[in-house]
Amino acid sequence: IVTYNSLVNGLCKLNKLQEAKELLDEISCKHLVLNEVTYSTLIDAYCNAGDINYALNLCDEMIGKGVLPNVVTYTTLMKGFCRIGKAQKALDLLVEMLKRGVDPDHVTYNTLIHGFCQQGNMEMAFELHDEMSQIHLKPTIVTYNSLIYGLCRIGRFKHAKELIVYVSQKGIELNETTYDTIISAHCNWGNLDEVHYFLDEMAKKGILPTVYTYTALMSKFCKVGQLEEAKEIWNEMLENGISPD
RNA sequence: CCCAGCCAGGUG
Repeated sequence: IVTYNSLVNGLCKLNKLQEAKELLDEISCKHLVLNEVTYSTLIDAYCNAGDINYALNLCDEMIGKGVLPNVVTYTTLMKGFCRIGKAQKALDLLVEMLKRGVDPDHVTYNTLIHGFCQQGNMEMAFELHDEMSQIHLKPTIVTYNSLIYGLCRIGRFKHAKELIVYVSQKGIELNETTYDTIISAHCNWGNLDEVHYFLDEMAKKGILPTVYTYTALMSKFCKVGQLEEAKEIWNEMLENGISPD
């Protein structure tokens, strides 16, 4: 079944859901039993395809067959709800999983926090962050990247910057996503000084933006007619030994 | 440590 799970996952990732379904029949013919990994894989695929209802049906189906949803299954469903802007529904699932005796992990919380950040509900996002600490799940850089993203989206740059300092002081390494998040946001809001400030900070830490990041920056500058800024980014990219694609 | 789940971004 492990081998089949890999195949199912491969088909799902290629959006070949129909072929994945056919593979399920083949599995049944061989008298192998779908397990929670198979179901979680399928649930993720249908959520990504925008069919959360079918995903929920699959969840009921597995329960009916005595295959219990685990932390990954629930987290996957939560991600599905968050994707369509229903973070509150995702939060309801947290209650349900606890009722069923399944413990959330750091990915579960990161998923929920990201969902609320997307909706601009930073109060709830930070509340969940506090809650995860209380139950001894350590927030990771992914957690903080989501929070920083949420703050930037609503223009709370000062708070975002303070959070970055706080994260560094906790000994958590900032990564490329952290910088990309805050740099892109400042760029969108036209805060050029901050764009350069964080590009410098990034360089100091030895983290190089990718050609993708540079292109995003140049594109935005070009769109608002800041051609000289775009040119500056271009030069900076070449100086850092990054080749245009 | 094994098959599934979490963060940002471009050439509309």
